[in-house]
Amino acid sequence: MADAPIPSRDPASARRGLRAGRTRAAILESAERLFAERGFSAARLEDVAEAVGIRRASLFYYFRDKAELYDAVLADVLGSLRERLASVLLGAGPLAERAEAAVSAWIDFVAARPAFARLLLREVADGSPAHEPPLARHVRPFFELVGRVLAEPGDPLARAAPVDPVNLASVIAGSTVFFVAAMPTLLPGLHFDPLQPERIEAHRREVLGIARRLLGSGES
Amino acid sequence: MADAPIPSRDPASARRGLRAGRTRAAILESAERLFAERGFSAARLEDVAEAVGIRRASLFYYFRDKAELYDAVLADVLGSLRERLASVLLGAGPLAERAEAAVSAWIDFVAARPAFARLLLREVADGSPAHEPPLARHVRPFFELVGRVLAEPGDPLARAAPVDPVNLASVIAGSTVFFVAAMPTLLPGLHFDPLQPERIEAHRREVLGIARRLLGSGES
DNA sequence: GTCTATAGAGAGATAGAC
DNA sequence: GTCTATCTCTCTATAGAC
Repeated sequence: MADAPIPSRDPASARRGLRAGRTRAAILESAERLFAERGFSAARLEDVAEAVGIRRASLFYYFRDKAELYDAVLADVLGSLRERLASVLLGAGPLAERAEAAVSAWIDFVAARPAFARLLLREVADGSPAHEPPLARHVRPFFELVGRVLAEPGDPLARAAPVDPVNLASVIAGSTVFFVAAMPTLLPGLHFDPLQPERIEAHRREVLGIARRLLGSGES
Repeated sequence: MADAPIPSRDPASARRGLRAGRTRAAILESAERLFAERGFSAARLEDVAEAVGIRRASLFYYFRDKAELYDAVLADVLGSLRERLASVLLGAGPLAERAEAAVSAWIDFVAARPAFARLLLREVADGSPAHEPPLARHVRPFFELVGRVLAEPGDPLARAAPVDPVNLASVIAGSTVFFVAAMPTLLPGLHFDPLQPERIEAHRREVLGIARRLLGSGES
């Protein structure tokens, strides 16, 4: 995993000492990778601690229990994503352009932080209408954001396209996440790397085409 | 889960008594649901046994251990899928029509057996190029099947479309699986049911459009 | 803040009766 | 074939020293 270091966005970290803040960030980084690779149950706190270079018991100084650590990981990565998409969607310019920029930003985000793709796959698989997964809490504001943008008055696109934002988001999210996470898994022999620039660009073209059709803004 | 009962396709079941065969099939059915809902680690054999109406220890009469049970579940569902797709892809008629029929059959399969969607999401998330997941073993023959069909001589489509079968399959599989599994999870409030006929048909139209474009057989 | 030591629960797997 | 009883191991979480 060649991800850039993940800066802690927890506002409370300012109150903590510098060293403690670093340890906390390191725990989050390792935990993100391990939860993504193995899932919540199979990921062992022992391995998280070892990756950070501390003992297992020390983790409980920063997080009350495993579940709280997992929630923190999810909040961290989903917060980054929402921030990114919000700045693109709420910017200036025609809605159609902003929508495409958001799709592009989404793809870049997943490509830059591939552990997120696996986390998302697992969250989706874990959820059920009965037992609402933590993910749902984080996704709601995102859908509201998309809905707000699609409902913007005065834009031709908003009036012309009776888009179901749910449908739109799910197709885009699903194809990208699956593309990034499934290929190395399903084709262990081919050394297929979906993160290669050409692969990513081909995927981007494809997804943008889908988005344009769903948004009703023409075929090309 | 309102799936139809899953008939055991294990050829060895003919050698077993009728009652034992039924128990084995019931175990596979419950295990499929629980592995799908909770994943390999979090799914408890206790719950599988309870769903079947037997005791945990009795499971080990049919399967040596948890891993073997999981493998059997995967073999069962992936075997059904491959059978289905093979009969469509290897049939008569122009390649373009068979390809579309296969996409349609894929969507019907996932819709009829939604637990499979979650199993697939988890398998993808579990895998890594290093530790090849069981899924890869089952998927290989499927890719070979697709490759064989795409390489058929004499068909105009086969010559006109330099399709990467990997890319094609991943986009189709990813969007469908995500569509079916993610929506009830991500929108617990809306009571969104992706298996509703209209929803499925909308998804089918969309995916067929994607497939046509990837196969180079026109925009509509 | 980080450690060692340990408690305690959960779940997979086995032994052997019926 | 299915059961009860039990073993064993793994992993989370706590207690308390430094």
